[in-house]
Amino acid sequence: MIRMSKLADYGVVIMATMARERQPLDATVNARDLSEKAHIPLPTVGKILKALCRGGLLVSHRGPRGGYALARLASEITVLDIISILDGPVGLTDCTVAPLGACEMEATCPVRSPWHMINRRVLDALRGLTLHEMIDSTNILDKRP
Amino acid sequence: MIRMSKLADYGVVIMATMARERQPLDATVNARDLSEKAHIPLPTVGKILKALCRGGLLVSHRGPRGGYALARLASEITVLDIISILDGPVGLTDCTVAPLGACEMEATCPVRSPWHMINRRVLDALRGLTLHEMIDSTNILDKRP
DNA sequence: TTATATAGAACAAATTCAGTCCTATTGCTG
DNA sequence: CAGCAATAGGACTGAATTTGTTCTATATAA
Ligand code: FES
Ligand code: FES
Repeated sequence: MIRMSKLADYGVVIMATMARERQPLDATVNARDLSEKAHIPLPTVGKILKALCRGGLLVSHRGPRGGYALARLASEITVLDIISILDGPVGLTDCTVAPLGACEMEATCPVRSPWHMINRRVLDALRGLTLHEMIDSTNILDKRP
Repeated sequence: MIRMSKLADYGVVIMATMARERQPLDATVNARDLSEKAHIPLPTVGKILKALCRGGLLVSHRGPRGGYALARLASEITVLDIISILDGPVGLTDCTVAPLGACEMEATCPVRSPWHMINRRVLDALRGLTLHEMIDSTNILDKRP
């Protein structure tokens, strides 16, 4: 089906929502509010936020008035960062992700090199979009060479 | 995990193998031979070949001395063709594939437009590689602007 | 000290995928 | 014409992955 997981999908929405809501800098947002704003069930939001926090994209603050905040500027966070944390290494085939030598056909494989090229393009596309660009509606996103 | 299915993965390998083996034009290759050459179990190869045939990428020939042959020139078959047939429409998120109006958040969704851009890049990468380029080893595939 | 919010792991249900098998149909060949 | 070889198509099973929930522990503000 060539989809990323729903967790990663939600993760991107959540991060975008956070970036957009962060009017006063260092303001923390709690899981409950995010759940409402993003229309995603609370337990799921919690799970995703924890993972993103562990991955270093968010910083957390416990206790009353606690919550989460972006760990870096929105312009320093890419879509690839988010997906990698929630879904593991990005790659269209197992062989492009597996360590060298893991596949026994490596020497004679007719598709290894082409896949690496395609994979790099996909990675570039994901790395090329930052959270900041994503929420900046004045930016014409649909321009292309 | 953001992988395509193994079926699609195998499908690309099989098509590449077919294109490479087709020394005498219109020679048909049967499933058994392909299974051996590509190191993929016979029943699975059969399943994939049937699907590719239904998808219009191969033509089949039944009976003794039967088999499969490419329906078009290798330069007219792209990786996207193969994957679309075996895995359905390519898209990283459900919303980029779903018909307009299927998602209730469409109007206010912060990530819809960015995803469409990324998706188009992925599609371009897959459409930009033909079977012919894939098996032409003299072609330096790793060149990039 | 108490209420609030996250940390982290464990868990059950649902979905998807991989791989196999079986029967029908087509066409060659003796 | 009979028999064999190969694909067509679908059904089926077991495994793996994913989803979404729940529970307990820990930190912190008031
Ligand atoms: S299938 Fe593993 S290297 Fe090509
Ligand atoms: S989540 Fe459906 S349009 Fe954005």
